[in-house]
Amino acid sequence: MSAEDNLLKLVEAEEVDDHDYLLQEQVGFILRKAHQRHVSIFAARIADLTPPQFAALAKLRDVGETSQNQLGTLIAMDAATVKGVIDRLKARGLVELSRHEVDKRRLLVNLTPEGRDAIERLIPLAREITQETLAPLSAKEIATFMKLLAKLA
Amino acid sequence: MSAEDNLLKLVEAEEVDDHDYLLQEQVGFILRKAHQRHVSIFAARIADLTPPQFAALAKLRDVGETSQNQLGTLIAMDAATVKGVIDRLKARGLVELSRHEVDKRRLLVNLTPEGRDAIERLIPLAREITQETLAPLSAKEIATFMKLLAKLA
DNA sequence: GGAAATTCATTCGTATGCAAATGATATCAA
DNA sequence: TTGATATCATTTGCATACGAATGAATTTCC
Repeated sequence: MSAEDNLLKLVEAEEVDDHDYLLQEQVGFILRKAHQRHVSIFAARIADLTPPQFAALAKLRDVGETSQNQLGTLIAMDAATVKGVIDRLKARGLVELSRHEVDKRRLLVNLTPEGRDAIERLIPLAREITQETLAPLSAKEIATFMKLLAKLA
Repeated sequence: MSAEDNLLKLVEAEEVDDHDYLLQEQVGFILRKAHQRHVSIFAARIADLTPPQFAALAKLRDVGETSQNQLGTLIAMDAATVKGVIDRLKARGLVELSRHEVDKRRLLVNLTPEGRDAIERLIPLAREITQETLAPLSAKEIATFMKLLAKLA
């Protein structure tokens, strides 16, 4: 019985023998491995920045100055995580921080000129990373996969 | 410039303006979000074990006693990561460790009776986690998605 | 206006995840 | 047989990732 058959059986009958539970067929396990592979491809092409750090710079390039919390929402990081990422980018001079004049709770984050240079320089590499990650799929499969993956995320 | 113009340009010239780089459309970013969502669903159903810990127990159930390194290979964890996971499972009495009699480098890992009870009890919940993670997709979409995801992982 | 609730940010603790260095053991090859 | 290699495990350091608790500032609502 194939993995797809098991999945169909699971969905349709909502019952299978416990002996049929195979870790390597579970979506969570495969998602984790696919993510690991992507991170590895990313690191091979962009050694001096992590994917979350790149995401922060790329999003700041899109939206301009924003609060740390808002940035976290945009790149799907909770407050504690985004703080660490921004701290490290600040330490490297790629972003600068300032207080919101009206709402003194907010910490505004913006690209420095060095940060803008960096993200502009890295975007072509990021395109290659996306391509290499998707390389096992045909163009048609890529379109299908991205549509379905977006539904899950 | 319209979206169709961009598409034409992309297809014909294989070159796009850097302004067209959108983080939220990149496979790595969406993979990370899909994985986050799965972990969140997992945590809601299985509060006392993480996905990597569950993976270790589930794989030990499949293959029986193995070395720590071999287990790491089977569940896609490097040696440093698997050590931490096994240490925590050992501290909770779910696995037991012993030295390989012949090859004294190897650290054998096995389920304790408590560990076996735990994984048997959790597998039905794990099925529900898989179902809930895939719930946004139809049965046919699930089959397609799993096939393509496996190619990427 | 003022108390309650909300929002923004920080800190702490725990758990992956991986690169690199190290030590112990085992295997290979001259 | 022994010296070079390879394998297994551990440790350290760094970087996410998130729950929970805390404090400061703002907004809501009576």
